[in-house]
Amino acid sequence: MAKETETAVMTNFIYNMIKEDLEKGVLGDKCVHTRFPPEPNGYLHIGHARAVLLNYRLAKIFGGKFNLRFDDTNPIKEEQEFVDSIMEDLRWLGADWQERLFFSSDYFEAKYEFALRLIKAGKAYVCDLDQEQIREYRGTLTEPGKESPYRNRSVEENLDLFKRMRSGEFPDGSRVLRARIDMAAGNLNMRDPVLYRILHSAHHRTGDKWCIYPMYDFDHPFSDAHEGITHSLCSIEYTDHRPLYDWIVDNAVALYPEAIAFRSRQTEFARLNLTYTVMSKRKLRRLVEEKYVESWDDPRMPTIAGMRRRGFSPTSIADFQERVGVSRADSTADLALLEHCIREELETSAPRLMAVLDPIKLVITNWPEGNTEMTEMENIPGDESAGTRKVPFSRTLYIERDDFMEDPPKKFFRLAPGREVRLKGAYIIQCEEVIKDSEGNVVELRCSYDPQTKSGADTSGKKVKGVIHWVSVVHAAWIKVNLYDNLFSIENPEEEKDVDFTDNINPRSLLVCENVPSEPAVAAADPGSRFQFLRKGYFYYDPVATKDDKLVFNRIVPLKDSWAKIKKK
RNA sequence: UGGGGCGUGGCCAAGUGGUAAGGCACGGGAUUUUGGUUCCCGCAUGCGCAGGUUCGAAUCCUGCCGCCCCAGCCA
Repeated sequence: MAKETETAVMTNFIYNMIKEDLEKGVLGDKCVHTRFPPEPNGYLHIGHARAVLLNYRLAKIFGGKFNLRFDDTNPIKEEQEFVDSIMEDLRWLGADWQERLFFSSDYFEAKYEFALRLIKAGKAYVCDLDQEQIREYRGTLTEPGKESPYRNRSVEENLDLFKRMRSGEFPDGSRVLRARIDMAAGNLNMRDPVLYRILHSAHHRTGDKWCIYPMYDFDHPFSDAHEGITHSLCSIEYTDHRPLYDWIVDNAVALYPEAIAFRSRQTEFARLNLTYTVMSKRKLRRLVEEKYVESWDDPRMPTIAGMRRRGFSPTSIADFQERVGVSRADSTADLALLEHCIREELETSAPRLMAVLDPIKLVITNWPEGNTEMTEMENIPGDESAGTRKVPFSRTLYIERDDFMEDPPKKFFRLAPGREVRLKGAYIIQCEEVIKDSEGNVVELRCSYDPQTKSGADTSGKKVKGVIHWVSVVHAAWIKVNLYDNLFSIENPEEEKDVDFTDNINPRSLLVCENVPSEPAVAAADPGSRFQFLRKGYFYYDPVATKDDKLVFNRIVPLKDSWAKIKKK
């Protein structure tokens, strides 16, 4: 399957565009070169995975290169912690930047030189307007802006002031360097955008070396062109910035050619949203800070770290991205597709195990007390190479509470008074007695088994429709299980305008089963591995949550359940 | 009321003038010692709307409608 995603035909507009560029020879002797440019100020989420994988896979498919470059131009917001978590997430996703790990701050000196050259060319000036004045001068969406009174300073004065900005002579906010473009432009980004601001703040990499820092619009195109990025892919909200991107690159090529490896071009694609969750950084932060979830890597979070702990595999995420595709239209992918991807992968790769999430005791009255029989079960049905395991069967078992109904509807195939059902891998049993407590709750089922019906050696000729899983009481290994469900109870929590998004949080997004009996083989499981708990779903042995000898399993996704659909009708 | 972007079935998405791919979801059936899997079958006379060009339009033209983004010294 992993192989399939490697070779699958990509049919999105960016792939087509690059193919065309290659055919036309637009890249000259350059190979395709992409990059993922995160700001290290937060955790990556599934939406970022689209950008990561798109850039990485495009480079890979075309035999090109992929850089990881941190856009660290704002020392106030950025931290090493996020650099580390982002690299961990990328490695986990399989996006390999090889030796090309860069930081935008690596090129601060070159960018300063470029700024000097812009000034000398009369294309940038130091502006003394304060923040509020700059806003006023910018005009509005419908009215043009007006030119700054500092716009026509001499080159000498600009040079002098800019150098003194760098040397730390001026306080934060007192001056900025701006591009000299067009205050009447319909596109606000072109109304003399700020290129540099004064920030007396230590940077996570350059320390106190700088007290002026470039803005994204100046920094990003230059860094791309400097690194020789051929295709600069970004999300759709940057479309308005493209003319400015081109302005910077064109000027860099003209004024500072020795620093430029390629005339980079920007292409935008739509961000990815997912149903039943939120993606905005602000909302995710609130979920953590207001304790709706436990942490950034809570398995209910759409963060890469959260999905990793939930148990999703990198393959399933890549497959999901591939199937969703990429376009320029706003889109919200269906969670069901992601779930399909992980189920498809695990169907053929996850060993089966039995665990009873909501146990009820069942006694086989005609089975000798103290007698244990080892039944042999396939690890992965249909895959002999996955082998078999022995599961102890005895007189007293646990079965799932909802695998029994005292007064069942006709389509119910499981256990009920007088009815027969097969215990998976073992015998067919018949329910003969229902024992209740004083409040009328069913506490125990007494059944008889048919010795003729041993699994694999059935001579009875009996046919039963129901097959249920079970765990032998005395042999049970006790584990903790987290049953996760959607974090939000509505499809598009991000779209609800009139209520706070937290009002739509699903109160049952986590159901903890503290003591779940499971077959003994569970104890031999490797942390970080994935299983199917028979008939219940796919589970991940959470190495983070597991403490001491109490194993913790997270439900990645339940199995499809057509009985649940029938029940609803 | 300025600039930009986008509208193909429930959700994505191919398609770039020759008569609507594919996936997920959904419905039906077969197989099944997981009500899982697998396998069949079905699912847009229609491409935001209205005109026009053309033998022929989702694709070209015109007009309209709807949704999204932009007024950080954030990225």
